Amino acid sequence: MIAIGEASRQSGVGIETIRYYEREGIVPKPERASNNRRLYSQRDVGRLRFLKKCRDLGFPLTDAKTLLDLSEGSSEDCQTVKEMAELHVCNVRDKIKELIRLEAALNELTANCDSGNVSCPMLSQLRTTGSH
Amino acid sequence: MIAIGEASRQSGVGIETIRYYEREGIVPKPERASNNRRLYSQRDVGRLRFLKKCRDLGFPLTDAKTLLDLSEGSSEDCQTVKEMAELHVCNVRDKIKELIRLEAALNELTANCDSGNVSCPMLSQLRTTGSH
DNA sequence: TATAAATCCTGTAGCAACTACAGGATCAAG
DNA sequence: CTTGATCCTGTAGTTGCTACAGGATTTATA
Repeated sequence: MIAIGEASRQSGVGIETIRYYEREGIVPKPERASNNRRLYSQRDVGRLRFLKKCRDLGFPLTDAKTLLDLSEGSSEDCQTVKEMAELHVCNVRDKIKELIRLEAALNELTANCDSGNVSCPMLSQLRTTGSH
Repeated sequence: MIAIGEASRQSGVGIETIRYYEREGIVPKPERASNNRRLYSQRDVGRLRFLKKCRDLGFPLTDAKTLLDLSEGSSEDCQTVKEMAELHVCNVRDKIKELIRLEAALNELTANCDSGNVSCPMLSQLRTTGSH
């Protein structure tokens, strides 16, 4: 059994974040030593690592918890997992599209922007009354 | 001079958001009618529209304010505008890259995920001890 | 004219997912 | 025995809104 600092190091999840996950019921409350300090098992660390990977993949925390629960449950509902992941992939794809659109719009706006202009073409454009 | 609801309609910025911008000092405090209700001029509406466009382009609110101030200032610092926009474009591009990476990782994870599996390959992968 | 519905006001709290203290207790090393 | 590291609880801040609660006016309808 290890202290929270070591669990943080081994999992890559920050100390404050670990306590936050505990408060939010994302992970079970850990054991406590006689001095009231939290004690984590390797299984606890595994949970934190699992959550970290989910978050790194961009899953919302609630999804991460669901995946963790599925992972620990008796029957792994592969179908549910796949559905969640695919919905998430759709969101990611939408975000990508939106950002590409944004990038193009920004490039267009700054295209004629050069030092030496009396008035800035980008600001002019932003001031125009036309909506998107 | 128009009321806040009409200013919201004309600018596309929500009523609560307008009041929020006022609290945060993003836009100047508007005039008040004798009954204490806010009164907006067309110039005020113009400011709100400007802010809306900046936000739609993904600029952080502080950047939006800076751009608005530049737009209203005596000398339009085209160079500053361009630098802000280019920094923002860089951030957008980074986000796009990151999301594309994410999408690939998610697709890989779910590739072998099919109903009928005893254990879910994606969950197995998420449980492995290897770090990124 | 009475009343209902719309609009406005202030002030506060909630969202996501942390992060950063403050203020104190305890522990390990030299 | 003191210094510094680590831990504890509890609260507030971050970003950019959004959603009330509880009340005052205003406008439209019967």
